[in-house]
Parts: sequence; structure tokens; C-alpha cells
Amino acid sequence: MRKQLILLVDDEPDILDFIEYNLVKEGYDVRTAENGNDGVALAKKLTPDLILLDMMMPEMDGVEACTEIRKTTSLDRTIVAMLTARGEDYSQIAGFDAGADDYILKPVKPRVLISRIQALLRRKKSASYVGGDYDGTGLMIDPERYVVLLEGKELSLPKKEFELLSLLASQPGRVFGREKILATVWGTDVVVGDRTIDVHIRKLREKLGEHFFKTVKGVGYKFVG
Amino acid sequence: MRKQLILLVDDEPDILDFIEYNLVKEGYDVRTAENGNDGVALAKKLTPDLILLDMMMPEMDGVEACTEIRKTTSLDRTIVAMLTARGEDYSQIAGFDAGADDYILKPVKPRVLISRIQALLRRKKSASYVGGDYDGTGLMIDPERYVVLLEGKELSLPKKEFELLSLLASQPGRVFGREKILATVWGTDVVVGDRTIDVHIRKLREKLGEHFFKTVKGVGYKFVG
DNA sequence: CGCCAAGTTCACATTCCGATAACCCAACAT
DNA sequence: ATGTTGGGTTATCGGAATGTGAACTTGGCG
Repeated sequence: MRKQLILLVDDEPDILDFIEYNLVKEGYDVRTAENGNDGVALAKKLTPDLILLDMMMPEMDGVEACTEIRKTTSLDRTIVAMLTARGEDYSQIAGFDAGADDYILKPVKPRVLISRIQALLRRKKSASYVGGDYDGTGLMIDPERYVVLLEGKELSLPKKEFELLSLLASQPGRVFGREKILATVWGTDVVVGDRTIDVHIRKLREKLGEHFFKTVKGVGYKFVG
Repeated sequence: MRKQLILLVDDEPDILDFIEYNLVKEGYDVRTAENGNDGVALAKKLTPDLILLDMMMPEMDGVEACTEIRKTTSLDRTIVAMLTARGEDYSQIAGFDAGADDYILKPVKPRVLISRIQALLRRKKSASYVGGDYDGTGLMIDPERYVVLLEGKELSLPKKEFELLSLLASQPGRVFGREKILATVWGTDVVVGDRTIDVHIRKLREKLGEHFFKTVKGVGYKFVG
């Protein structure tokens, strides 16, 4: 597997060096930025797997940066972890509200940091589902790269289509009702029209082939390997 | 019913013995493995009803093992429960993402463990077998996939037919009156004509075979395995 | 601003399930 | 024999559920 990319944003060069050293030693690819603005810009350019964001920074602080990152579609799948000094409990909450996935208290021991990061990345990796074993034929879903391999050919799908496919293919053969699909892919609060699912199913059928998706009238859809 | 098979995977022999002892005492058939690799291999060979998977293990940990198990079609119907030490909260989340059905905190009291396991296995049975255990012959109804397995062949039925079949087959041999059938499959408020049930029964007879459905004149219908 | 892609909605077209009508058959009673 | 009762069979129709192509909306980006 390719190295995982971590973006590190902190205004103190010492901390930057210290953490970068430990992450690189662990085999991660690391980039750094010294303030929120640069951090966000870099994030958009690199699409890292994980962003470590210091909460206290001049110019644009961690919370703002995180909010900005979360507004960026291309970074939907990037994990954001806040670095926060002990005692800033209020900020911790603010950090979560801004959409951070985790907060890590400073000072932090390297071993603990690594383990937290590994846990977060592992979570990311398994955040979506993989349908069907990979045997060169058929279909493989790569949730990490947001890409589908169809008979060896790489095919990149839009977000919703990818998520819909991931859901259906997570349990081939099982029928997913429209309710279930809406709740998982669109979320329980969002309200969309009746035909929306159909349209996405059709797009998937167009791109992957009719035979993968079976309609069960009155019940839902299922994926067949 | 045959004993239910539980696969236990943990790297600590003491825990293995302790849990195995308790499960066997409760009447389960138990196999064990000491690491993720062996566990997955055994699982594929045995197709157990439930797998108890320790989260922290050398080589292949519980999360990886679970992911692997979930990729295996033959283990679709196997329940995976994670065993996790108190405090590993992140791992718990990762465990769910990997497709585990439940997680159980260690240390665990035998009575609690047994009760959790029973609850999980009860859930599994919702996919009902008919006509004895699945051995390639006979009939199996899988409400999750919305298909019927008849002598190994998959057969997909329309909604009403499927529901009617599910009802009748839920208690083979028992006669269901027309009233009861209408109330269950059609609902108490819907009013349909006299011949409607007959027609659906006929369609089922066509698709599954005459012998499964016995008419009891003046009373109703029953399913015979 | 203007473009492009993603996502959604709309206005049909199409499919197919479910219900019924109309008829047949078998068992039994008169 | 004839009628009655309860179920079986088939063809057919309406409509709900789904498919489809195009238009519309939105947000990012040069």
C-alpha cells in the first residue's frame, strides 16, 4: 500500500519538527504548514489522509481551519485531528463542533500519538465497505482512493454514486430498502424526492453494467456479484 | 436442533480456556484459534454460527480478521462479536466499522457473556430455515436477501408471494385460516376478494412445487416441509 | 462571470405485480 | 340428477413502482 499522507499544521517550529520526525520514522509521508491559511491551501492541493491541526494559531486558528476544511468536498474523506493544550476544554468542544474527528491533548508522547493516528486511519480505511473478493475479474471497491476497479479498469465515481455502490456491495445479495438506503447514503434528516435513488442506480448501471443491480419491486435494490 | 458452533479467537490461552469452559457448559460446540490468521482460516472451513474475536492480537488483530471475515461470502450469516478491553474506545468504533455485530467488554462475567451470545444467536435465526438444516435440499427462506433457496437454486419471488410463503413456512404443518392469512399478509384494513389468496397459492405451487402446499378444505392452507 | 460536474427534480414512459372476473372442477347433500 | 359449497385456473386490467431523458440547481474553480 502506498504511504499515507499526513498534513501537520502548527505555528511552533519545534513541535512541527518533533512530531514530523516521529511520524516519518513510523513510515508516514508528512507535509507541514505553519498557519491555518497555508494549511487549508495545502490540504486542498494534497488531499491528505489525515490532518493534524493545532488549535491555537495566529491568523486562522484550528477551529476556523477545520470548518473551512469541512466545507471542502474533496476533503470529505480526510480525517481531522485537533491538537490542543491541556486545559482548553472549551476549545475541545468547539473543535468537535467544527467537525474534527478527534482531539489529542498536548503534550503528547510519541507512542500515544502514533497509536491514536493509527486508530484514526484504520477507522478511515474501514469506513466504507468492500464488496466481493478481488480476483482480477469482477469488481473491487477501494474506499481509500474513492475508486472502483472494474475488470482491472479504474473507474472513478462521484460521491453519492460511490456511497450507494459501497452500501449495496457491502453485502452482496442482500436487499436494501429505500428507507435504509436513504438513511445511510443521504442521512436521516435530508429529504429528497422519490426518483433520486432510481437515478443514481441508473447511473451506476450505466457505468458498471446492468447485471450488478437487481431491482426487487416494492422492496428495494440488491447488488449481485 | 443441532448444537450451535462458536469459534473463539484470542491470543491468551487462559482466556480461551475460561470462555470455552463456560460456553461448552452451556451446550455450545466450541472451537478455538490463537491468532487472527488461524481464526479466519478456521472460520472459512467450519462456517460457525458465531465468532468471538479478541480485538488485540499479534499478527492479525480483530479488526483485520473481522474485515476479512466480512469479505467471505460463505460467512455472510455468521455473527461476529468483538472482545475488547475496557478503554479501547477507538477500537470499538473501528470494530463496528469493520462489520462486527456486537462488542463485548473484557473482563466479562460468564452469565453476561452467555446472555449476550444468546441474544445474538437469536437474532441470527430471523433468517429462517425450513425443511431442516440447509443441506442443499429442501427449502430455505432468507428474508434479508429476499430470496428462496430451493434445492440450492435461488428463486426470487414478488413481495406478496414471498410474504405469504414466509407466513406459511414459519410454522410448517400448522394450518393458517384465510382470515389469519389476510390479516398478516394483507393487513386488517385492506379488503380483497375471495379468490385472491388462492391465486397467490397457485403461483407459489407453480414456482416451488405442488407438494409444499396442502389445502385443508373449509379451514385454510398449510405448508408441509 | 461563465463553465463544468454533481445532484436533484420533473414529466413522462414502461414494467410488472396484484386483484378480480369468469369459469371450471370436485365433493357432498338433497 | 341437480344444486350447493369451497376451491382451482386462467386471462385480463389498473395502477403502483420503477426506468428514463432532460431540465434545473448548486457549488467549486479558473
